[in-house]
Amino acid sequence: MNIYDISKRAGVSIATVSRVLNDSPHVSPATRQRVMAVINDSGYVPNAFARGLGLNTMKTIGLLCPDASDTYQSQALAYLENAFRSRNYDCVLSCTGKTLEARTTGVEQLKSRHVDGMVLMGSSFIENNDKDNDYIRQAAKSVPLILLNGSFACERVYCVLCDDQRATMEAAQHLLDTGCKRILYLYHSKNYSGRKKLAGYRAALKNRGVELDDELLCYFDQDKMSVLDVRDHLLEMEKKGVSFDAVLASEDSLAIGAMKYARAAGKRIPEDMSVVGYNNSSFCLFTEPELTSVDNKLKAICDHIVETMMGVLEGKEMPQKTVFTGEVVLRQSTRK
Amino acid sequence: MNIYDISKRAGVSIATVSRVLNDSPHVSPATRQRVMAVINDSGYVPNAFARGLGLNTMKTIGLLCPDASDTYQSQALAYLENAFRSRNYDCVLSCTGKTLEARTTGVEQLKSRHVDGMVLMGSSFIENNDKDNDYIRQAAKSVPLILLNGSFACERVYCVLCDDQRATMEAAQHLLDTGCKRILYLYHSKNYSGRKKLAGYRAALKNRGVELDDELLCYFDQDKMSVLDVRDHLLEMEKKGVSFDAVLASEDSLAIGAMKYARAAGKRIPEDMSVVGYNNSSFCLFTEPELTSVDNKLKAICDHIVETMMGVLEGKEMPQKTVFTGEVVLRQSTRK
DNA sequence: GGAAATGATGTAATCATTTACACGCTTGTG
DNA sequence: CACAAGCGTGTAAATGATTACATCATTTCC
Repeated sequence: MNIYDISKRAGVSIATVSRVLNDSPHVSPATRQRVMAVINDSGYVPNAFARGLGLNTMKTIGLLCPDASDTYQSQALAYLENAFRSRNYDCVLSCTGKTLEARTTGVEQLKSRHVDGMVLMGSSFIENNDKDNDYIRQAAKSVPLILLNGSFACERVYCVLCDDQRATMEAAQHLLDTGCKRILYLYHSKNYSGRKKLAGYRAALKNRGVELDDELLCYFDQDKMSVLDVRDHLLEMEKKGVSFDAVLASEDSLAIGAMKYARAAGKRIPEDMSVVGYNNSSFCLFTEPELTSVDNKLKAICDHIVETMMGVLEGKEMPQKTVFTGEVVLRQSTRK
Repeated sequence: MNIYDISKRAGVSIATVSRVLNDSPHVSPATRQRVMAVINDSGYVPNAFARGLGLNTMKTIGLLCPDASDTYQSQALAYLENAFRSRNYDCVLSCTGKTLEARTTGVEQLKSRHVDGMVLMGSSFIENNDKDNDYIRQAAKSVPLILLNGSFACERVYCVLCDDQRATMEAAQHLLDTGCKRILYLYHSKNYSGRKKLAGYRAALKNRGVELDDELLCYFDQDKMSVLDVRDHLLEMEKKGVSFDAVLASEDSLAIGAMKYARAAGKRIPEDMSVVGYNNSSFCLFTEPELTSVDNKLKAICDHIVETMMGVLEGKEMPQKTVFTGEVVLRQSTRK
């Protein structure tokens, strides 16, 4: 069942059927109705590949993320998918994992699929060694790219992000301003956004005249950052004699690990120790006490990404970089 | 840059280029090498739409889920996407929400995209009123469908699921066998899987000779089931004089709501009240005490879905329904 | 040495659309 | 009344691959 069958049944040419299908104004109402009737009762569905060939697009956006099961990324996926869908674009998912090689092939695959645009989630797509970013420059030549929470200057690459440095700084300052003296900083990423957050932590100390103690910087490897890993690591630190009265984490799950530690070590939150997370995930409400966390405006970022993509695809001039301001959401794990 | 350009540059016909691209054995090594060289230094990428038109497939699977931000569904998405990708299939995502209409159009859209197969996540895709399932029967005519945790008898519809009834029964029996007398049952779904779980709860009571008290069946509406909603609802029940010494939930987040309630009501877990969740989500470890939960073998289910899909696409005969057995993972929220 | 088999390559049909262009008919205008 | 404009429609040329079939050269076998 193809457009030719329909045209025969309706007694018109295939061009006319095509016009009806594409809502062209150059069809008389009577003809349109007749063709529509035939289409409806034949159950005909236009062939998407032929259409794609003719129009050179199948209205598809590629969504790349390291791990779709991660709370933050899956939230972003949901936002993006919905917004793109409402604009009649479908999304192809590519969960590439963390290795450079996998990301590169992920991007290549989507390119060979002729997607109209790509969204790269998380600054881990940008390598610290600039030479490794060639795959992005390469891809950007044939397709517009938007980075979620990443920063990269290149033609046809757009960036939408949260000012993680400022948000982290405010979180740390809030801890200092509520009487905390020694803030343990838990982080898990050394890429763009990870560096910005760390810089925010440092800036806060500087602003409040507190000296940085390197002992308080606590890095966790991607595959060694479960709540239990964190708990155990902090217990270890305590044993070693490192003292702290607050924890600031670059991600909520790390903060929850810190809360686990507090329970194990018999410390009360926030009386003996304050805790602040990052991302303001849904499970900030799961814990007891509820977790103070940084809302980094994911919804707004996603909405703006979709806007930007649509603009670019329509050939409009769009801002290369848009920055949103995060916000510390105060809950029970920090003092007043 | 198309196949014709390549053929000219390499001094061969387009058929030969196509053969090289498709790893056909009917090409001499010398020619293959020459063509590959041209392809590599021209940066040529075959046009996916033309290819799709010729082969009548773009190796794409449609993944439908109500909400990609849900922990369970995003976990499934990640498993499925990875397994399909490793078999050279891309996944198109469609988060349809909960209304029948949205699901119907979601399925239609993917059908019109000519996906090779579709995976429908969650039994909420199956309506209790059978007439509303016509959209599934319709879609199954043109594309193989696999239901994750759903059950539906229809040609070209395959089902892969966990025996939720049995798993729930075992969870409830464990509660009864460890001294609990009155188990509050929290649930949020009345579709297939929801009914099975409830039946499991009932069966457990029957097996242990405990009479069912309807007061202990506690339903939560989809948009009124946050941890705080649950906590408040249980506080309310306590005020009304409903007594219980255990909570069995049809989903982990409901169980966490019950733990919130325990904290608010000053009850100790598991001494005063046991709690069991369902899905064995990653955040079962986040809570204090850690949450006993039912592992419903999502990974195995997803792997089997992908196997089944591949078999079907290769024209093999595949089992219509495969059932896995869940397992109660004992942690600290239940007694020994 | 000639028939047959094999192997590499090219020719051209096919896939199902979109769309530029052409054509004829009606209507409006000077 | 002639001519232009516009509208509805059809014809046919793209779009860029795959692949059945034909062709030609080479080897194999009797």
